Amino acid sequence: MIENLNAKNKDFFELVFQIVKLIPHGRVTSYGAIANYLGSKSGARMVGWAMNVSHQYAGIPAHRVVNRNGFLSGKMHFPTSDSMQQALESEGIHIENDQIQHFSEIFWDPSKELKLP
DNA sequence: CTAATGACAAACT
DNA sequence: CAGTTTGCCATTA
Repeated sequence: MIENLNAKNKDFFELVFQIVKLIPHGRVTSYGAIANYLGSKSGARMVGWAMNVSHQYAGIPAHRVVNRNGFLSGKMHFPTSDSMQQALESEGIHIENDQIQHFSEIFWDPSKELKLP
């Protein structure tokens, strides 16, 4: 079903997807962190938009991507509201009131962890 | 082509 | 310090 996507957009998606796929088990990241790793050019909203289309791609752990507040802002876009939280808890991440606990501790910043030499 | 929207974030009041 | 406003960039109407 990938026909409306132009080459230029696909490149942006793959770049975001690669980062999301590289998120370690039990870790999470934010849209801004990914945008920052891309050079803060696209903007955090574009990362969220990439996640929106990620549903048509397999192997994209979009549940590991949340906003900077640690809230599961995108849970509503999952098949079920509990799908995202359940997936995160399955990795040992504690969630309460749709918010990730100890977000600062499990936060995975590609700009630092995945930092290029 | 202009206007509005969005799984966000930073700046301003 | 908390609430409000603007900026980002692409898609949709």
